[in-house]
Order: sequence, then structure tokens, then C-alpha cells
Amino acid sequence: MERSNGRPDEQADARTGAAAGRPPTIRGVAERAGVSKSLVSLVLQGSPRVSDTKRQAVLHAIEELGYRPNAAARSLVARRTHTVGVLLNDMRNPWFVEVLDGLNSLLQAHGLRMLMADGRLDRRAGQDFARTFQELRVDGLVVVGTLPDTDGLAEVAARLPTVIAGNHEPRLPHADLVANDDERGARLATEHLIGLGHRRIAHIAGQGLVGELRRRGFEAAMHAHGLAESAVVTSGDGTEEGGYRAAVRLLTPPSAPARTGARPPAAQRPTAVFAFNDISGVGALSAAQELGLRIPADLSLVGYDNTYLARIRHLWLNSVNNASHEVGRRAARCLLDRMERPDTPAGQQLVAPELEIRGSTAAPRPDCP
Amino acid sequence: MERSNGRPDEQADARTGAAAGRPPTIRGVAERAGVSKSLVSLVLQGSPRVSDTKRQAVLHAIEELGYRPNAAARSLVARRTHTVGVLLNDMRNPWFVEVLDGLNSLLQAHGLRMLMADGRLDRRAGQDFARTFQELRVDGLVVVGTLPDTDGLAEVAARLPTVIAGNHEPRLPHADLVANDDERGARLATEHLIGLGHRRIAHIAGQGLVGELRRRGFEAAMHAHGLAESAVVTSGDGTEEGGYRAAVRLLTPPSAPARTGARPPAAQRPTAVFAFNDISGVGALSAAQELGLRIPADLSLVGYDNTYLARIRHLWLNSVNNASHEVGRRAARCLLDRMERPDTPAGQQLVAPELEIRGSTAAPRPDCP
DNA sequence: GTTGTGTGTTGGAACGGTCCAACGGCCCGC
DNA sequence: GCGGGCCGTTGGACCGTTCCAACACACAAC
Repeated sequence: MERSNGRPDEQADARTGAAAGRPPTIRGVAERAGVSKSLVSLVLQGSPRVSDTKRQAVLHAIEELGYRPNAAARSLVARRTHTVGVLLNDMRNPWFVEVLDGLNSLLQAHGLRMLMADGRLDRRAGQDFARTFQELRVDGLVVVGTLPDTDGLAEVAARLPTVIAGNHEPRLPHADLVANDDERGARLATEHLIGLGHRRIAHIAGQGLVGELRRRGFEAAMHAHGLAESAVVTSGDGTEEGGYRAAVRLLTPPSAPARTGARPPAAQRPTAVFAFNDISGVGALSAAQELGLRIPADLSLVGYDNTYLARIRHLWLNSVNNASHEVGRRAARCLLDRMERPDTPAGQQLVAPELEIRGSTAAPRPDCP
Repeated sequence: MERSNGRPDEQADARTGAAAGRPPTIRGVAERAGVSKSLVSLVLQGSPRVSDTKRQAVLHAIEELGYRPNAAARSLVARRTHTVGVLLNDMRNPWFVEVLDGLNSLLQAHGLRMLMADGRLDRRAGQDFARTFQELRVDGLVVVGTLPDTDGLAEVAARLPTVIAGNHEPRLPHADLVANDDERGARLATEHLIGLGHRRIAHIAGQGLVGELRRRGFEAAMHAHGLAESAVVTSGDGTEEGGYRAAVRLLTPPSAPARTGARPPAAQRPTAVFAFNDISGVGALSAAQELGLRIPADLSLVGYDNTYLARIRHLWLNSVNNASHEVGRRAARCLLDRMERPDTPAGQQLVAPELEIRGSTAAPRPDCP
């Protein structure tokens, strides 16, 4: 027995893990199997240079004691935790889950687990998360979506392999960035509406850089088809309520207030709406319904993100698929690469979005050209 | 300097944390501040018996080096990780997020972080998670929702403080259970419909024990009002598609198949539907619409869980609030208690649900009594 | 008989913290 | 002047693992 000192009886117990309440340690397994702890370690590592008899003895002892290696002790010496920190902004947002799914599929295959934290759930700022993740010595960091406070992130990214997924900011010198091409997606949606024959098309804009990119894509497509004059942009906030209010503004001309209850004059109102995201699109849907406009006969509608909201039969919204799953997969790929070679310069990848066609768009009615 | 052995120059560097690439350690901080590592430890712990001058020196050194304590090393000796494992079944389910929110609010206040894992995201069985969480030596375990494989859980729960949240099974000898009172919630919904004057009421049932409890509550309420004869139960699967199909079955009498397109005879079809959850309720909503029935004039509808689906203007579903946030809070409370006194016998708590009234129910039309 | 070549096994030094016993000063009381 | 108590500080043992140098032993080559 190594390290013999006074009172061998009780001390030995405490050391082998036979002490009450404490989970068994590698020493306890070693003693039970009649080998040294080094040999147990070799068995755990699946080393080929262990005799069959001893290997069996060790495995048997592990089984008997219900031994589980201590991850903390292991990572302390290995200086790797096999854990990736995932910083979420809002778990309530459905496409986040898709990103996580994509992330997880690759990370798990490489023996990494995800430690998730929700920036909105916890009231602590983003910097504090960075702190927690640093203390845990995670092997990498994935930031999903917008972050309220990105101040501390640059500093962390310089030390820790970091990837931003599903957002276009912040651009950091040491962090890769993977997102869907929002501008292109917005062009896709707008061109679909133009292709159906719509001319007066409105956009309910969103916030942040993503909101700006989608608006830019909308305007670019309108401009490219000589429709810059008939493009209308009104601001929403990405919520159902915001989409509803924006749509009421759009569909109720100032000359004829909504309270008259009359359908707005066809010649003035937009015949199609491209919403920042699905949820604000659903708000617009409600507004249209209340104003007596049918979808898609009287008004065409396109959303963004292709969440399951859009897939609900009763809503059945055309929507731009933001390829969240693929974004997650690619983000994982970036992270794995960066973990292997930490000093590669930061890159960015844009995934091509696709328009999912359902039942919320149609050609404009002939009487409103 | 402690532990002096050969080659003092290079070795010293490696030990103080000044070695290239490695994050600074407590020794590095100590050396920089000109104190012992024990004193640094005391400062980190916020001990009052440290002189102000030395405390300032240490804090300054920490700041300069960007030192972060190593959680693995700390938890190794403290035998506490301050981490709670959270086993989710399906992150796509919106009410889970509410539970997490409730959980987090209390756990965070007690200095515990949550390590989340999604049982559906990962293909591994529940038992493997238990294994991972055991290796990480989490201080407690919360199982949210249904678990595909609960075999290993009993064994884990015997060693680790465990709470089941938002589900009624499995009943384990060492694990507390917190859920909403599904039977009561179902009674609430059914009695609301009966109170409006409905007699022929249908229930779209769900799966698992929760599905059974809600069905039981429905049947109990119908029975209590002498309506057992006119209670109809049809099975769904908790999905929109399942709810849609069930509603089509319910609303299309066998004598007059749906393909005639005619509205089903009022005398035969149910005038109200209580759905297992919001999402299958939304499916039923779509079916009713396709069959030309208006909500709530021709058909009343109540869902369960009060997710944000029910809150969407365009759906505006009456729904039973399952008090997920409160379930989360109470689960956290249980876990904290159990962490303090691990040997208390397992208990269970049912939170009282409440009916949220919106626009999807009304009195039945006078011509269909 | 010595020297090598594996092969299987082992002790002990890390890893980065916490905690405890012990220590040197200093002040106080007698 | 001396013992005792308090205060701020320190070295070292320890937590449970990995990894490396060293070992014992069998067996082949010279």
C-alpha cells in the first residue's frame, strides 16, 4: 500500500472509498480487484497491454462497486473537460432548438457534451456567463442568437475557441460566425411575391442587424424590379403584437380609419406583406382577418424562420427556411476545427435559405393591379 | 518556495502558471501578489481575517492576470459541484421552458447552475445520461417531463437527490414528484363547458399517465353531472395531426361521410371538445374550420397547458394553465430540501391548475340542445 | 553468463484548488 | 518578565485521476 502513515485501519478505509457516503474511487476498485490503481486507469482507458485475467477482475470490481470515474479529477489533469458551453438568448424561440439539434449531432459524435445557459433565463449579464464558463474550463463556446451584452465576449473569444451561430454580430477577431443569409432569404421571399404579380408590397421590419439585413434584401429585390417606389417598410419588434399593430397601420389608410369597419380601399393598401419572422407574420394574419381580408385571396403573406408556427394547418404560412439545423451543424464543425487549431483566423459562413411554399400567398386579385 | 526539486528555473515557471498557454493558477496569483497561495484562497473565499493591504494586492494580481478559479479543482476537494443536472425530454415542448424558468429562479439564488441535457436530442438512453451526470458528480437531478427509459433512474435516485417535475411517473422511493393536478384541470375544463350549457362533449385523449389522468378528470366531471352517456372519448397522440384526425372523426358522423362536404347534422355531433393539449386542440380547430364549423359559435374548444400557441390572437384558445412555472419553482424547493436532508422520504406535490378563458368557448346554439 | 527486448504492472509526481494545524508577532494581564 | 490569547499568515496534506519512469520477469540472441 502506498503512502503509509499512522492509524492504518481507519485511514485505509477512507482512502479506498469504502468510507460511508462517499462514492467509490479508483483506489477502491484497485484494492477490490487486487491490482494497483494505475492498472485500473489503464483498463478504463481501454489500453491493449493489460492481461485478460486482470482486466476481467477490474471490470468485475467496477461493476460490483458501481464505480463511476470522477470527471472533475479527470479533467483536472487532462486539462480538457469535453464540454462545450452554449450561450442561448431565449429558449422560447423555436428555431434555437433546431440549432441546438444540429450542434449536438456533431458534438456528441466527437464525445463532447453541451452545457447550456439561457441569457434571458438568468438575469446575469453575458459577461458573467463567460466567467462561469471560464471557471468550468469548457473546451469551447457557442453563442446562439443575439446577446444582450457582448462586451466581455471579445476577451473570452481570444482565449477560448468561440463560434457565433445564427446571428451576424458581433464580429470578433477570434470567433467564427455561422448564420443563414438573411439578405438573400428576404430577396427570395420578395421575388416570390413579385413573381406572383404583386406590386405594392410591404415589409414589417425587425430589430437588430438581422432585421436590417432582411429589410435590405427586401428593398434590393424591389429596387431590382423597378418597384422601389411601391415598397413600404414599417417597423415591428418581432412579436405577434408588433406584427399585428404594423399590419393594422399598413392595411388601414390614414384617410379611412379602422373604426369605420370598412375594408380599406384596394387601390391604396399593399396586396402582399413580407414579415420579419413567423410570429410577427401571425400577428399580421390576425390583423388582416379582423379587417375582413382573406389570406391569400385579398392579401398574400410570407414569414421567416419556418418555425412550426408556420406549419400549423390553421396558419399555413409561407416562410423562409433559415436552415437552423444546418447552421448548428456548421457551427459545430467550425468549433471542432478551431479546437484543433486555435490560431486560425476567424471566418464566416452564410448558409443559403430556401422558401417554403404553403397556403398564404396567391396572385393579387385582378381588380387591384 | 515549497516543494523544491531539481531544475528550479523552468519548473518554477510551470508551477506559477506563467507557462505559455496555460491559464493562471492560484500559485501565479500568490507569487505576483507576494503572498502564499493559502492567503489567495482566503481572499477568494471572502474571509474577514485578511489584512486590507494584502487583500488589495491579491485582488490586483487577480485582475492583472485575468485569473479564474478552476471549478474542477475546487469541486474535487469540496466534493460539491454546485451543479444540478436537468434531464429534458423534448425541448420543442414550450411548457418545458416555463418549468426551467421556475427551476432556475430558485436554483440560481442558491448558487447552483443547471446542466441541461435533452433526452430526445441525444439518441442515448436515459440511463446513459444518469451515467454522465454521475461522472460529473452533479449535486442533484431534475427530470422534466416523460422519460423514454426510466430503468436506471431508480438506482441513481437512491444515490443522488432527484426530483421528477411535470410528470406523474415514475414513482420512485427516493425521488420527489411535482406536477400539476391533471385530473383536476380536466375537470375544470369540462365543468366550464357544462356550465355553458353543453351536453354532448368530446375529449381528444393523450398518451401516457398524463393522458389517462386528463381523460379520467373529463369522465369524472361528465359523470358527476349525469352526462356519462353523452361523453365521447377518442384518442389522439398529442400532435396537431392527431388532434386534426380525431376532430374529423368526432365531427363527421359515420352515416354522413365527410366527402359529401355537408355540415354534420347538429343533433349528432358534439357541441364542445376538450383536447388533451393546446397543439392537438389547434389541430381540432383546423378540422372544425374545414368542416365549416365556426369557433365558438358552432363548436366550443378547450386546450391544455396554456402555451403561447393558445395566446396567439388568431387561435385564441381557452386552455388550462398547468402552472409550469410554479411546478418548476416547487421542484427546485424540493431539490434544495433534499440536498440538505437526503434521507427524507419521497413526497409528491400537485399544483392546482387554472382555466384561462379566451375566445374559443360559448354557449351551444339553441337549435342543438 | 551477459545483454538485450518486450510485456505487464507499479509507485509517485503532477493537476489546482481547500482546509487545517502551526507559526511568529503583538498586546494584555498578573 | 513571562505565559496566554488573538490575529494574520503559511506549509503541507489531501481530493481522484492521468501519465511517466521504472520495475520484474520471461525469453531470445550472442
